[in-house]
Amino acid sequence: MKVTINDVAKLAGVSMKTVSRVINNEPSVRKKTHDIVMAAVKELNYQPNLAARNLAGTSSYAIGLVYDNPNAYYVIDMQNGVLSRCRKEGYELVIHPCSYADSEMENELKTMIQRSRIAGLVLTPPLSEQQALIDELDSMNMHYVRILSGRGDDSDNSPCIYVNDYAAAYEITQHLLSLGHKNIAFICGDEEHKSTSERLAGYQQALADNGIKNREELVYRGEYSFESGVSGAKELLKDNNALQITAVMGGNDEIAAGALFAARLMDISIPNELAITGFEDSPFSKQTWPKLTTAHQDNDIISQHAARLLFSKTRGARNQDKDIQRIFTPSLVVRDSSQIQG
Amino acid sequence: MKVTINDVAKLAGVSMKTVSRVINNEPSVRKKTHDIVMAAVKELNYQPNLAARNLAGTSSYAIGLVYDNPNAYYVIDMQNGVLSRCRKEGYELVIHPCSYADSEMENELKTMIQRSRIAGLVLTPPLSEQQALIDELDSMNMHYVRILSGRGDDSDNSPCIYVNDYAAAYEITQHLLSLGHKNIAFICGDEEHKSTSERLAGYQQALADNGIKNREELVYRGEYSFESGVSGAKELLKDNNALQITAVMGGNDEIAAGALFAARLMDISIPNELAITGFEDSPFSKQTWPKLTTAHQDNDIISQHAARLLFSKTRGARNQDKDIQRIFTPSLVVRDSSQIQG
DNA sequence: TAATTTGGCTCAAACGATTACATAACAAAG
DNA sequence: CTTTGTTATGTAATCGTTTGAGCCAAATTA
Repeated sequence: MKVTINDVAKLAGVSMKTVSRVINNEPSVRKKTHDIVMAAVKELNYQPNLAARNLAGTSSYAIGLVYDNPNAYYVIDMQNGVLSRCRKEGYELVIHPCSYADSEMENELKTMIQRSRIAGLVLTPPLSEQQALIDELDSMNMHYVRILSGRGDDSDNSPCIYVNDYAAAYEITQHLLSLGHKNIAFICGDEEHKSTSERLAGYQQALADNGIKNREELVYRGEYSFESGVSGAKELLKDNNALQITAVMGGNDEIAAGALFAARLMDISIPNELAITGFEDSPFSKQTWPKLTTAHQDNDIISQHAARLLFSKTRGARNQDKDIQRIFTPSLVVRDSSQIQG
Repeated sequence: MKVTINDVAKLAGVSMKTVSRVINNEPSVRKKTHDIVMAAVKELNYQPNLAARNLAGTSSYAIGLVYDNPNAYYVIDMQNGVLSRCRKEGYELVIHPCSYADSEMENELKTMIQRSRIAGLVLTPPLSEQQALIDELDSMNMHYVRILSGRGDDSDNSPCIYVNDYAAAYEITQHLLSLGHKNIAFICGDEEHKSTSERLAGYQQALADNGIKNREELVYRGEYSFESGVSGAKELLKDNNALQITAVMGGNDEIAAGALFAARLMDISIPNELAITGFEDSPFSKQTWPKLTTAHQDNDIISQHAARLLFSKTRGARNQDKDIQRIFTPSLVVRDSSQIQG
């Protein structure tokens, strides 16, 4: 029933150590021996026992994905991306949702690391932005890769995947400006998230570059939720004679969907009277009425890259320094909520 | 740094086997000894090494969650529910998304089971409905708990959590009938999913019980997707002079959202001219315009229950027979898409 | 009281891999 | 034809738990 390394060794007529070498792609194995062993592996359908490897080896065969994100689509994309690389490399994935508001969070994480002998961690925002957590991991000498909002940081030599929200927000704003909008409002997400300040900064810079004054009254500070989009839009548009807003940028798609909802409540026609844009290109941004103009972010690829980076840190020590940081820039997707489509 | 069972044993002044007994709640440990050991565990912050337990023990400390479901919200709910129980019981969760259309699926699953020495599996629809897979697992003597659509099955003594889609669909239909609707259309989800036939049957029975003839032309066979909802509604409503449809039931919320979209395209006012209902109560059903009437299904609780059931099968053999099956019935949530709210 | 069961605990052998160390084979070089 | 240095392979200890056999004393039975 269960095949062990010894069974393979016996069938191949070598020692189990040699099988181990072949399995782990270690050098110093003759081509011929390698082939014989692989044939035996295949014949017996041998699967190395993870528990045994973890126990015996110095580095384990499991990595963790840590997140505190209410967006199910985002989480699933991250999981799938990381998981697909894990399968390729023979790793196991331990998912670890947690609440970063929870004081027990760090302890829970430590417990998890200890129990599962995690080889490394993929950290997603907003956890990836918490310096206290990073310091903690550093002091434990724990490998990790962070996914975070930003434009790169030369002073930081830890492995990071940056999502250039700044540039994406700049592009969206530019898009609206090119359509003739002058008074563009912005509904922010959670203040603590780095993406919020990055997106806001991109918006502000685009305005500035086009000689348009930033007006604080056009910025609503909310959080990344549908409800926040509703109340933000209501607040901004309730007396629009004064502000003359013709476009609202949502901090993410949920906010934009909320704004859409509010506009409907207030009988404002989209995009004729008001343009609305989102961020992230969640699946439902194609399901709203009208469909949302947004910035597409390739979470699947981002997370795959994160996992790859982590593995390179974990195992072989080659070319670690190179390619340690990478920046992905979400790309503008124009749909119906900003302009009537041809 | 890393605390082992031996450290605990030394501190407590007992053998490591005794510590093991305490940890695993085995009998034959004096209360006093138990307390001493637990104190030592606490003092050292001892965490049993999962790899070692898995390796040494007969049953491992990991269960798998297998799913093939495009609905991110559903998957996340399932994960969180199962995970919360896993944490309580000290188990690890291995998530296994897969495609049931994929011919390699069964092999991949087997590989996963073998590699991780999984103690049991939680199967979600539509995988839980595949007899071939079940037979395979049975022949491997693998523990599993299925979550599936249905009303219970006395002839089946395998552990199942049923979701009574039939009753929920019946209730939704009744709701529409009580509002005076006579010509109620139904847009089905994927034909292969049991939930599709269950929901359809509930709808049909409610009609029959109210003396209304089932008309096949009011039933659209689609799949569980937004696009299907759009095309289904278009098809059903394109020449509504003949059919006189006043209500459309979507097989799930995505279909309903699609129907909403189509209605908008066709300039049909919801709920005034047409009522629309969904199923599952996904988060976005509160974010559509108008908000969707739907059936709420408590996935978090369902998945927790599934995990609990699995654990009871895996470890202690007490009261296994009792409570092996359980039925959850989704409950009607009336929102704006079926009637104007007071 | 002697004989037997039982509770409470210890000891050593797995579990299935990796790791460090030791050895064998086979060149090329002296 | 030995020496030296690689390259290829094998051996034994180890990882941290569980498991099963076995021991001792207390409790029960005859």
